Amino acid sequence: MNGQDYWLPQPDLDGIDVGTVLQALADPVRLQIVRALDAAGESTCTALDVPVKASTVSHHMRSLRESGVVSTRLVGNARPSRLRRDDLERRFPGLLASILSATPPSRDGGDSPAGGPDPKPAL
Amino acid sequence: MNGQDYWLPQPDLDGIDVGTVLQALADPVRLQIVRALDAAGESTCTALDVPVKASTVSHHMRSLRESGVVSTRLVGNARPSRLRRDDLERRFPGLLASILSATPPSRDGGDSPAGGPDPKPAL
DNA sequence: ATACATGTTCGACGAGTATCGTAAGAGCGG
DNA sequence: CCGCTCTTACGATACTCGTCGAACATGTAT
Repeated sequence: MNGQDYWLPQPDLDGIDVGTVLQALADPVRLQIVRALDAAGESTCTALDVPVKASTVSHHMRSLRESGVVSTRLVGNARPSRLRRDDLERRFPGLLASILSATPPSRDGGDSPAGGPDPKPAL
Repeated sequence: MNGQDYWLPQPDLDGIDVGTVLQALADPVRLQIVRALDAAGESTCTALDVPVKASTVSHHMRSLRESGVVSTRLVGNARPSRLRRDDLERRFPGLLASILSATPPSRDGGDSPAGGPDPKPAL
């Protein structure tokens, strides 16, 4: 009814640290959550299709919020979250875009054998 | 000295995974190494000013190499490494730049995004 | 060749954290 | 009112990984 939204506490724009953001984005599940939020625009914990339990999703969402990656809105009983696109773009121009555009959701066999034989020392 | 360089094995351009790169960059020490390499252009393990032992630096350098962030050259007994700028820029345009330009080594407290003494990426 | 320097590898230890199950709080609908 | 759903908080467990010391390999200098 009214346009007034309540939000969960989140770091200020200048309080967003690149190291913290990288740590938040380093986890595969959290990165998957970020990609899902990018596609959906906004989503709640239970609506996300991730291979972990709801309590774990909530835990990850908290990490993402405290690191400054997402904003969480308080609407009734639900807590829909969304990416802080503008803030991240202002703080780290091009970072989120390059991450999201890279390797779109490909879930089939695609784990890079970092320890395996590397056939091409190019350059 | 000869013009022929030998390199340690490293992943192919298409084999670089954004998640793996983010994991590599998530560690504070590794991020510090990356910033040092950005400033120096090329450096060996012992020449880097990082608060960990040499064996740990070697360990981190291996992670960075296997994730596709750095290239390591074989010259005599030394192993100078450098950032794979071109490859990373081609694979994830804007990613490395946004990370490196954000919050330079804040050793003197606070971040000075502009007007730094020598933000000079030579190479 | 011997000695030294530079890097790497290995085993071990400890801190951090990802995951789960359960319980509790808060709003919505019957 | 009572139940149902969504979400978070807490405790417990297991695992990843960052760190170190020591040993080893390799190339350089004396």
